[in-house]
Amino acid sequence: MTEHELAKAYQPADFEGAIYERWLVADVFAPDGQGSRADATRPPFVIIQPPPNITGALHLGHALTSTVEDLMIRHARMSGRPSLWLPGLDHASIAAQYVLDRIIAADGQTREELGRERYLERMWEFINTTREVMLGQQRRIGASLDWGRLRFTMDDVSSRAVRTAFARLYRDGLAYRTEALINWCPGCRTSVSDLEVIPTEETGSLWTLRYHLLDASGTPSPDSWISVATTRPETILGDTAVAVHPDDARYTAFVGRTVRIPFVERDVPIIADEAVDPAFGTGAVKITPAHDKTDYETGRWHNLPMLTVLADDATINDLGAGYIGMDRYAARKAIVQDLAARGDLETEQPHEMLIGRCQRSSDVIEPRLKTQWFIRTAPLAAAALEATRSGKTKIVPARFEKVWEHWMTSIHDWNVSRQLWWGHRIPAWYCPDGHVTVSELEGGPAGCAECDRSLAELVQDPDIFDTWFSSGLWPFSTLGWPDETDDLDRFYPGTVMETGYDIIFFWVARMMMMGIHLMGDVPFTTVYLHGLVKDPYGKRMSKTKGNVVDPLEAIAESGADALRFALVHGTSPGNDQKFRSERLDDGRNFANKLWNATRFVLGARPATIRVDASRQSPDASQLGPAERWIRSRAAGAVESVDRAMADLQFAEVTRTLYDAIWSEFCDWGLEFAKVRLTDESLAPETRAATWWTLVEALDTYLRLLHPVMPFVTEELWAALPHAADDPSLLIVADWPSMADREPQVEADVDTVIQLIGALRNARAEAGVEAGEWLAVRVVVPDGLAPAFSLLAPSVGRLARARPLVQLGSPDELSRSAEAGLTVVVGDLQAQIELSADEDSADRERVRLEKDLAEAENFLAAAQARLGSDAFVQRAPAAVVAGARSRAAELEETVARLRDRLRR
RNA sequence: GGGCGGUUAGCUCAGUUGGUUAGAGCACAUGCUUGACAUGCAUGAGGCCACUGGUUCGAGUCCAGUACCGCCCACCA
Repeated sequence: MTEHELAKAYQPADFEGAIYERWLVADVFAPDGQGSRADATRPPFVIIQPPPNITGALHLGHALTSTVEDLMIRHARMSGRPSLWLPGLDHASIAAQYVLDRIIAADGQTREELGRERYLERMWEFINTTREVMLGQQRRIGASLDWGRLRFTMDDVSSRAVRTAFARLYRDGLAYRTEALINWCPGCRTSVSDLEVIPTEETGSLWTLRYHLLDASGTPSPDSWISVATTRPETILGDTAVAVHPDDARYTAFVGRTVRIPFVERDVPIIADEAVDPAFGTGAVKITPAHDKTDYETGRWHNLPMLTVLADDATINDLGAGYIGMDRYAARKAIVQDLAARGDLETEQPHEMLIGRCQRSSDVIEPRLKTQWFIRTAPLAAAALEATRSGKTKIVPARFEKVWEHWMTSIHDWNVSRQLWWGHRIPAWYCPDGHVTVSELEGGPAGCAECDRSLAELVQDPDIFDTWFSSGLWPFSTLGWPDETDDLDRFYPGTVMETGYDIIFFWVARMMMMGIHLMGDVPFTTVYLHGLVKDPYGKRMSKTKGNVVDPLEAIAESGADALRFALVHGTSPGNDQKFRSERLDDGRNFANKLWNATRFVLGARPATIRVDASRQSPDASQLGPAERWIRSRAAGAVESVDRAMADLQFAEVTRTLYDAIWSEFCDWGLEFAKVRLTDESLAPETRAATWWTLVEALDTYLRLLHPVMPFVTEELWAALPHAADDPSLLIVADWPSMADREPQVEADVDTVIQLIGALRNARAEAGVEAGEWLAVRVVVPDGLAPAFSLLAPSVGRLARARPLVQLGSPDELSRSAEAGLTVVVGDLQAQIELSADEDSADRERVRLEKDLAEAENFLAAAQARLGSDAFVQRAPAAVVAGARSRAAELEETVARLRDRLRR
């Protein structure tokens, strides 16, 4: 880039796209790409990203994921580690079907009308249109993914991995097929896992109704009954018992007797079971083993018949007597009416309860019996627990380890069968004799595993896998598993798995369990969980609420760098953030600041340095205190950022850099430098050294900031002079290191900065015109004198002090100005000459008294602390020493101020 | 019913093993077309760090409890 181009104002839209193209062309994203300068002997840094769902657009959560992962991978890349961040997409079976169903519904079509084959063709067409949109959005935010490795959970390699994984689990006794109670979504027409059932608070009804006891003759007695409470009267049709608590005296005589279930006219026993809560309802509960989780357990324990009364579409099936074919809620209404008509409905009262709804369609989930495949999770979870307990895998932030522990210790077997079409078909075949054959072969097994029937006689399971089954294999299926590939050898286990805490069970847990079992090792050594991006009121963003922020719009408005900065700055790991547009402004303004600072530095190049000069280190012998301060502070920033990066404290990274670049480098470094760069009395090599100091600091800051704000830093870095061994792009430049800190120089310059601040403050409070130049006399302690002399021209300019006179002793000061403004910074004193009138003298007195009171308060506190024997004896020596020097400094200030006020 | 998180300036949030005077951005007030930047500069005002107790020489930070807000898990029909 030329100076001419940089002369323009900061406009991210002008260059962000072009910068991404340059990275692509340079092939720097792959761990061994041509542009990579990675040291192949170092352990690779591998990030596992949650592959976004192929449907729908990316939202701010994706943007956050991409940002955090990208900043980690960029840091690793610059640090010289071979770095792998593999892009991918998830086929998202149920979510994708839900979306496609709605699209085809708009054309008046249904899944059933299309049929499996045409529906799947339609799905492929659909995802071919969404795929590029999704990937384009990731690029727009700057994600430096290794695009050559793009993977999809439905591609051939993934399919083979799924079949192989399942076959392994089956052979290891960890996959089994059985009839069990599952969560049925009548809307999606499939079973869903426990995690996909969302408990929703709702006000329903609690009905109390009567089941009549059979008398000696075996007919229901009109006068004796047992009352039971239910929220789902339609399940009466499937009742096979009534249960009471064994210790419930009210019902002791009832146990063992028989009641008749109305409508279906079924006679069922009254049983005793500990699971019944005597305090709830009537203390007697109807048992519907096929449609309720608790009842199912009770039914199994007591060997009760399990009668399924609901069809797939949640209508009453042919066991439903007079209600056959009715929708579940129509049947409920009718049954309540009919009970009332019979005089068997005692009460109906409103009831607060939790209803399980489908995460996808929001339909009320019905528990029901189905024959399906399950993964035996107990042994897998035990191994996953061992991995986190031993520290082999670390969870950040650590508090999620408790959540992890709890879930892993109370985990149920995982129902993986889905009655959907879009996904991986379960590779299980059934023979007419009831034998089961599981095969990882693409074309299926040769024949039945247990008898001599051929493949042609077998029927494959029509179901597909839960979409998370294939996602769970992601860390190794993407590296070529089950083949023993070089990639697996090199990049497994991954380094950091990064995602939102909301999918810790869905995805992280499954990857851990599958990885450990199938690979024999954890899939990643660190789990980094970020929080959720909420709207400004703390609500979850959702399309239905209409409160979503489109990342692309934010980028168009403020630039990708601003969005990235906004998503990271001021946040902390695992904590949610409220997102408002003001945060984007912060990021954009910061980028703008950096842009203009660079513009200034380039424009301030001394004439003795050629425009195309290659990068030089500043000549150490020519450096003044300001230059040494700039270098030391930059070195300090490197230290801080390194520490924060190592701790995965990314907000600390942005905070450090924001302060260092804005409040130190720009506010003071550049301001000091302006004076030296234009001081014709200085030797050309001195001015050159100042300029090279600025270039060095800027170069360092651009490198440090690059992982967070890659576009603007890349653009600006291109405009700086470069060393011969610099690569052509910042993205693969070396992570910076800086020479040692200089604490004494930092302290000296900081004191001078404080003095300038105090002078400005005094002027402002005295109502001095901002542009007015006033004479200032200073008394500088001996230790500071050499540095101060060199900085004096800058002090003069920044504090509008002219002339600025250094006095030999405080005595000169006191005599020389009666009505001036006095400023005291420790043992540094200054006096601003100001023509006196009575008002201003009073104002000055008030100001000094205020300063004095403040100093006295602090001094009193410090002395009180030092006066305590307990403190002096028990506190660490360094703390006591610090308090002493602090008190001494305050004493000095107080004495000076008192002295001044006496006059 | 269990568990976790939050509570710090008007708003949004930092505050890393307890240690000088608790910080930032935005908003606010006042003044600035100072030759990088008004997406800016300078100065300022604004906090019983939710509450109660404890440990300690010393607590925003550690412990116990309370209150409110949010989230996760859970088979009261």
